[in-house]
Order: sequence, then structure tokens, then C-alpha cells
Amino acid sequence: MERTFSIGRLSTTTGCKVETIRYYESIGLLDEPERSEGNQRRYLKSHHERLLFILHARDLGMSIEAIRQLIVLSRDPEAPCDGADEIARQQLGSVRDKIQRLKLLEAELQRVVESCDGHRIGDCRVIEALAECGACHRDHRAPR
Amino acid sequence: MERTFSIGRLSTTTGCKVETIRYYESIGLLDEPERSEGNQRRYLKSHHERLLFILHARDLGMSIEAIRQLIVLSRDPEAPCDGADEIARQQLGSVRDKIQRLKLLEAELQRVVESCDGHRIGDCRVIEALAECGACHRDHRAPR
DNA sequence: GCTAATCCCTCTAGTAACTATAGGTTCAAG
DNA sequence: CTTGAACCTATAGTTACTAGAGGGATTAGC
Repeated sequence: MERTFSIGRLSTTTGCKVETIRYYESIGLLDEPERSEGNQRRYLKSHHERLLFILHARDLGMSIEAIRQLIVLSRDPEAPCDGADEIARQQLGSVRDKIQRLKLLEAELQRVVESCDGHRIGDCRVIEALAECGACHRDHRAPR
Repeated sequence: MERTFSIGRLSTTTGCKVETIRYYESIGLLDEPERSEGNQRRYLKSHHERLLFILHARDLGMSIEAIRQLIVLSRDPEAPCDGADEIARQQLGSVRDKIQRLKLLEAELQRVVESCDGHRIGDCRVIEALAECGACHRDHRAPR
């Protein structure tokens, strides 16, 4: 019989909170483990591995749904690999996209921060700068 | 009397959904407008300006709480401007931080995507690559 | 073998920042 | 004056967890 361990140990060995582990089980990402006589969860090494997979993917910004799809895909080694590859590529695209948008924000915030040189709100342009459109691409115009 | 306009018009002139406008009112970011005889909201230009301010700040990644603080600050033009400046600076710091972290992710995802050259899941390394630690700084180790 | 401390259980509700739905009322154009 | 779009409130759902209450289980030390 393979050695088992408690939810607390799974937590400390993965850096994932106990509540989060139970949450992942409740939404079907982690298989339900066996239970002790007293109804406590007893995990196997396979659970540890699966949880690390989930945590890494989350760290990389993947949604729970994307991870769920990867898990489904991985169950069938004969399936074409395009699906898994595609999910990772999409994620890469969205990360690059976020970087681009954040860089625009950075420049804009820089402008906002630099616009302050007074010492009273009345003289400070931070709030004014935020009220202006600046680099904003929002579709708005005067009401009428 | 200043001209007033409906919530629908405020929505189309700002690009903010009707529900979101009502939501901002409910949490106290937008002042409650007057109502028509039939209880419908009637906005003034000042509401339009305030909403744009909120939307720009949100676009720049500020939390509702930060925006609320800016609004409170702006009500007193004699207040020292450090508060407003500080909020914008914090935001700038957190944006720079996010960019840094996303760049790390980008490199890691690039690695994951490049690791696929098979055509069956069994040969594809995308899933394996995600199961490995790679650049992860998570505090985990084998369970015992 | 017993007891205290620690761990674990379920269930419910809360978080941010909206979004959506249901069921009903008002407004404005023709 | 009718009709259809726009509006109203209230409630519940979304994502990905986190926190709390009120209990039972396990384990380390004596």
C-alpha cells in the first residue's frame, strides 16, 4: 500500500492553503482522495503531483477552465496535442497583450505622477490628470 | 436649470454600462442624482465628469478604494496633495511590478510552448513542462 | 491509557468589481 | 393614445478563492 498523507501535509508540501485544496476538490480539479476511518482526507503522491501542476498553471496565469481542459486532454495520450499547445499559446498571447497594455499605463501614470508639484490639492494636477482623457481609448463624448 | 439626461445617455456618452453606473452609485462613488416624476435618474454634467474620472482611474488599474480616497481628497482643495500623489505613485509601482512579473511568465510560457513538437499528447511536453517547477518560486517539496 | 493541543470536518457567507435576470413601471415617438 | 424601448428594484451569479462557526479526529506527551 502506498503511503498516504493528510491535507495539512499536502498543504505544507505544496504551499497551497488547506481551504484552497478543498476548493479544488469541490470544483473537480483534484480527485477525491480516500478517507481515514474518521473521515479525514488521505492523499497519495499522485494528488501531490496533480496539485503542483494546477499551482504552476495558475502561477502562469491560466484560468481554472483552461487547466480543466488540460487535465481532460492529458487523460488521453493518443489525442492530438494541438489542444494543449493551443491553450499554452493563447496564454502566451494574453500575457504579451497584458504587458503591452501595462506599458501604456506605466507611461500614463508617470505623466500623472509628474504633474504634481504643488503642495495643496488645489494646485495638484494628479486628480485633474486623471479626469482628462490622456491616452485613453474609451468611447466617450460630451452628453449631447 | 441645467439640462439633465437619463442613465442610458450617461451610459452611451461614457462607454460605461447602465448596471455599472447604478453599481457605482450603490457603493457611493457616484452621487445620487435627482429623479424624474416617474422615479428615473436625471444626471447633470457633473455626474458625467465624475464618472469619466472613475473610469479613467479604473482603466489605470486603480481599485475602487483608491478612487474613493481620491474623491474624498479632492473635496478639500486646501488639503496637502501628498495623499493624491502617493496613491498615484503606489499605482505606478504596482504596475511596474506587474510588468516585471509578466515578463518572467512570458519567458516561461515561451519555454512551455516551444517544448511541443510531437503530435500526440503522449509526446507533447506542454503538460509535462507545466508539471515541472521551471522558474517557479513556490515553496514545495516531496511529501515526506 | 488518558488528556490536551492540534488538526480536520462540513457548511455558510464574504471578498472585488461587476454582470445578469426577473418582474414590473415610465417615457417618448408616431 | 398606443406601443416598444428604456427604466426601475431586488436578487443572484460570476471568478477564485478566503474566513468563520461549531463541531469531531488524531497524535504527542506524560
